[in-house]
Amino acid sequence: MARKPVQQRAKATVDAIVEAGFIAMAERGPAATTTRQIADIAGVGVGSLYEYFENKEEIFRVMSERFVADTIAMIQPLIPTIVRKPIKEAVLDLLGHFRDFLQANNERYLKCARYAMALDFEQHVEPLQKTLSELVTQYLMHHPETLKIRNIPTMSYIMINGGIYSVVRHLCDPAPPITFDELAGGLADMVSHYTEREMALVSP
Amino acid sequence: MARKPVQQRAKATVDAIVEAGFIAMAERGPAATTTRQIADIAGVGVGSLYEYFENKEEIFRVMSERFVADTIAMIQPLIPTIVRKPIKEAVLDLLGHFRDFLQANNERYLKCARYAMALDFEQHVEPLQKTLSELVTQYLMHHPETLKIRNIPTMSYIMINGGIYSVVRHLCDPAPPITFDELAGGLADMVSHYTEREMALVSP
DNA sequence: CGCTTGTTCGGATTCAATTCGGAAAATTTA
DNA sequence: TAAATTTTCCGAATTGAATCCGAACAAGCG
Repeated sequence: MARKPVQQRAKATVDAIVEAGFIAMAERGPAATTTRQIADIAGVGVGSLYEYFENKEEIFRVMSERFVADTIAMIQPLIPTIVRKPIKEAVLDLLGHFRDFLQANNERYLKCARYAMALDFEQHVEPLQKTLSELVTQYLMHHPETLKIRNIPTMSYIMINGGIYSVVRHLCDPAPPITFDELAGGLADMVSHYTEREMALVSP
Repeated sequence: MARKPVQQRAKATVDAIVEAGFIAMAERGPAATTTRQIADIAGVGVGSLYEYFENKEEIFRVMSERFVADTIAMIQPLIPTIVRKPIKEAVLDLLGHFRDFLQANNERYLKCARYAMALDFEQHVEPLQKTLSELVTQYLMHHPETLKIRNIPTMSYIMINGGIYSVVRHLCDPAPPITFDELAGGLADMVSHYTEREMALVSP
């Protein structure tokens, strides 16, 4: 950000610009959105964009940050109830909320997720990964019998990355080969079967 | 492609342009490569780019297509040996080859994969998904006992998408939280545990 | 060799991103 | 409240990359 907004008025324009960025991106995709469009939607002169953002990229960056922050804010309050559920139900619950979240507001965040994964994807989603890792940790602590499972960090990595990607990919696909419920059920089975098999192996 | 090359000379230019695209993209990433750079590396005038490509995007599109075609060409000959191996070995084998392939030529294809997944990812990688689905089908036919597993299409979808993404993501990450071998082993365990557990459930 | 068709090129054009300097609004100071 | 100062806003001008275009050059062909 080139300059910090100090007056209330300026904070409002910054918000309007970011909001306009979401609208423009949802309409035409990130590649096709121009600074002029964003400015017009925001009801602001083009020059104003550069008062608070270094360049167009930074607008997208802030949008991604807001998206990740909102995702975390969506997940955090779910944690206490999720960690008390059986594994399969827990996964289904989380995925259902995630889908609803991505599809809200004309799929605003779904489009954002698609873009966020494209460039510098490690930078932006890292806090989200951390939150999900914490969710896994808390889950394990509420189910002590699962602590015997080997390779927990590896499995977290796979399920978090693979899960997020599969879901985003599926929701973006206009003609997916399977339904969302099948996908969610499959991911839940994948996790539950893995844990069951691991526990059987470790303590026969 | 605006026009088809008919003479040998023209085919060579098209090849040089695509090749230059790979080199430029590997050097600076897709966003930072300009038409001028591609033309210079190819030893060709800027105008020549537009004889055979509608625009810069199309150069990237052709690159993605070549990448996917090469990936398939890499996997096809592996199928006969892979389908005869135990599941865990089979997955490890496939992932090892995939990693080597992505990292060859100064990670040319790894960078390409990252880009291919960004825009229109369903279009480009679809043939690859089909090939991998066939691999799964053939594998199942060589191991008739696994045919009892439920939700095979769903599980293919998850493992193919989640697996490709996890691997690409991991290889792009300069400081990954786990090693590649851990990731590969984890994916192999995920698949094998799932099949084992499913088979135990279906025929106890 | 003339003729036609295919190919190459780089300057000219177009269009979006970014800059900049001054006007308007808000805030502070006296 | 009025002047001074700071903050905000703007849109015409600049910049640079993408794309177009028509002349010049090569290849095939009778």
